[in-house]
Amino acid sequence: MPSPRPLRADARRNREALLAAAREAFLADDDAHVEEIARRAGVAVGTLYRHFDTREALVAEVYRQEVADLCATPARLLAEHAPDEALRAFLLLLVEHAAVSRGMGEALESIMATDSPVFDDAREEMARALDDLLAAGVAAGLLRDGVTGRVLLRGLGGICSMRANGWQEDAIRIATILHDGLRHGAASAGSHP
Amino acid sequence: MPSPRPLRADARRNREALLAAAREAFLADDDAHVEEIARRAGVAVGTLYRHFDTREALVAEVYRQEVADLCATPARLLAEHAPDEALRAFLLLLVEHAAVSRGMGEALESIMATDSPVFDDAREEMARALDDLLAAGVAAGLLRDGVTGRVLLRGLGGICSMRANGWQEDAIRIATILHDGLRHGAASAGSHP
DNA sequence: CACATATACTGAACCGGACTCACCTTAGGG
DNA sequence: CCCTAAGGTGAGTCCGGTTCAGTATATGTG
Repeated sequence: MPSPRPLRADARRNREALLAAAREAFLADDDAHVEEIARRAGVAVGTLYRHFDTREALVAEVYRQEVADLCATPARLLAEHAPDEALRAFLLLLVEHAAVSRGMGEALESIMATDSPVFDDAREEMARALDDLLAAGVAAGLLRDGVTGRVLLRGLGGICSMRANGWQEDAIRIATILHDGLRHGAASAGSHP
Repeated sequence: MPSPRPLRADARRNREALLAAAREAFLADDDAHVEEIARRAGVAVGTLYRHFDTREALVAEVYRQEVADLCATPARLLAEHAPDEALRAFLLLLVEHAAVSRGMGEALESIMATDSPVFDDAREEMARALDDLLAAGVAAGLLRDGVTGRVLLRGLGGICSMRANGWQEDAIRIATILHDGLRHGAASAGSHP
């Protein structure tokens, strides 16, 4: 039941306008108030709320595609690199994406460090992608065992939520440390917790 | 000029009451609204704001002592353990403290992952403490070089800001990974970035 | 084409929570 | 005692997200 009724023409138009306005507002990280987004879309707040249950839902929707792409990346990286290199690349990719816009950072943080049900799907998909990455690394004896995608997801949450002054540089450094930590104690070296 | 004028008796009493009420409210993590704290202290909001510029300042003050103790810990740990063990212990200690109360988590996060000027002192003190810890580890060839206290501070911010469901267990795991990451690539093993 | 009505839009109002300020109270020195 | 500056009060403001009664219109139908 994906289409109980196919959306009236004006409704579809407004929905698009809202998503576009939101995307734009989230990129230019002028504070993106709900009112402001509605105004930019040439629409009243009420309309925004007809289409999206909550501000958070709007964020989720705006970044849905991008997040989906992100979730598909590990598989692609695994096809081309050793699992540990794939992991490193993925971590840096996340930092980069978080840097692109405040909105994307918000989205990633909500996926990673909260329980907000709006992001349940994204969270699960992301955890699965990470699990694959980790499993491949473990199988190859390159990464330690016993770390779930969920744990790693939450570890990354910290990185994505950073907004302080020189955060990006620091985030990269931290991603590196996490990466090294996961390699440390790989099967070839022994030492399970 | 620490005491331009020594605070009137009732003022001092109220200040104490506010700190006590705040401490209590932050521990029982019932949402600790400013109004609620004032009420518990038997005082009006205005009075709260006479003593503390902002809610954040109140948080900072409540945890000032605790944070100071925390900042003193690395030195103590270094006196008793090898630097890498000291680091591990400190990371776990932080998780533990963040777990004690939402307020302490808030405080730690503000110290670590924001630029809020209210926490400038704490931040600097904490960074210095971490620098000592790191320097000792580097000198002993147990920890990698090139990581500043500030970077580590921010990495920990992620841990402290986690509030999702099974966060504590995950936080411990992540702390472990960070710890291993810092050991990996120590001087004895080479590999500077 | 008229019109019925489900669907959609509007925006003023509401709500929660941090913060302010014009006015009142009182501690405590002289 | 009493004067007055330090201190306290709490209704009110501000800010953002969210709601809902009232109004407009797209579209299927006769």
